[in-house]
Amino acid sequence: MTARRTGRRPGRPDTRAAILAAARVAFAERGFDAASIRAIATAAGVDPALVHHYFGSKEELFRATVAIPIDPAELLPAVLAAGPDEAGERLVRTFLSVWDSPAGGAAVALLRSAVSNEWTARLVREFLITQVLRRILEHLDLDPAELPLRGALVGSQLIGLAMMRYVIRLEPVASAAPETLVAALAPTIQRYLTGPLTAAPPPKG
Amino acid sequence: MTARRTGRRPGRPDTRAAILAAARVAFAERGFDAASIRAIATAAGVDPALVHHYFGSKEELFRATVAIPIDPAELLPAVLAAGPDEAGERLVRTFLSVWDSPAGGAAVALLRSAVSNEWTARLVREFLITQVLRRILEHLDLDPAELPLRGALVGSQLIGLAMMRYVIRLEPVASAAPETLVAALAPTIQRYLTGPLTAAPPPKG
DNA sequence: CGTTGAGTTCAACGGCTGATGACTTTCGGA
DNA sequence: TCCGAAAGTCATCAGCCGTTGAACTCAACG
Repeated sequence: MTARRTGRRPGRPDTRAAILAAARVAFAERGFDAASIRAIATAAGVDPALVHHYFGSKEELFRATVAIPIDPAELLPAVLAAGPDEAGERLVRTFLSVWDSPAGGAAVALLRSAVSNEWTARLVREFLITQVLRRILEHLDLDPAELPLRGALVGSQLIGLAMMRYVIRLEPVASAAPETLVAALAPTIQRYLTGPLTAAPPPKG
Repeated sequence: MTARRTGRRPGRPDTRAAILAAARVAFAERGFDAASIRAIATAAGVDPALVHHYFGSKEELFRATVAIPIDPAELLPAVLAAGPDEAGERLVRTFLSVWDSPAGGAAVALLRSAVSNEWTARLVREFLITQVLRRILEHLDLDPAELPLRGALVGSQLIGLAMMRYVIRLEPVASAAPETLVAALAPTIQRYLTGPLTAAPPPKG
């Protein structure tokens, strides 16, 4: 162990995966700019140059870290299939289950990085527009003129939830049970999707 | 202009204000970590060492930049005074008017920095808890057991709005008229403040 | 006049960053 | 068995960072 040997190590071909895992943690905890290749390499038990050997640059490493795990093309149809009336609740539930899962680390990394890094913000923007909002348009039968606003409103509430729960970590949202949040947020999302946007909620009498 | 002279300049004692203005812009655009003292000094037309001369350290400069302009103790009473039924609409309207004003730059700086910097996040958390949520508790007559959750929900929607409008800048929220957003968000905030949290919105039939 | 002190500049420190290129070792296949 | 490529290491580059301390200039005061 203490005898360092230079050159190729005998067995392990899973180094690349180790680097990716360490990168996911680092980017999620510190964001793109603050996370350093050197720290990632140390966490993975690896020489910093090896990171470049596998991924070429920090930017490509970030893309590899973040691009893999979440595919709205798989998730959204199930969310929207049951019709517009349950879409709000299903959307919140799915959102939380994704972000609470290990793959959610990538999402946190993306969100953290988008805040202090312009090209990452652009990446998030395009992801939202082309992968999420467009799909909602396809599946729900909404007025196309209203769709951008509705989509952005849904996004604002969900991003706000993510900020509270995973970034700022303000209690009790940070540790609340998913069901609590679903119950609280679902009506909001539902109204942004299908309800009226220009007046107070439907009059009681 | 081109003739540089060393030593004390004759007239201008407003250098400190120039540094503060440049710092506000830089921190708002890039966040605490990414903004550099050197860049701030350059933007202010000043030597970097002068920044330390006036402010001591980057952290103190940030505090000076951010601590001044927004005082919830002034704003919140007017928002909440008219009673709980209009609080949602007034809160959104006041929130937007503050963030759209020049002073909003400080808020954007704080939000941007809170994401990649732990002590800034703690600063935001304590600000929210002691300056905002506590005041809401004083003015509205809510169940104290529910207040933390209600406050965090309100905060999640408002922070999400701020992220969409000022950080990620996703249209149409980024450029929407304040009234459009007030109309869309006020019912949400109102429900988080005074409505039911554990069920769907009031049944129509 | 001389002194003082604030305003300002300059050069430098140590440290961290992403990236490069040369080098060595091992493995897999011919 | 030999060879080429993959895996891994090391030293180093250039650049930016926050911060420091010494030096200089100039207005004000006595």
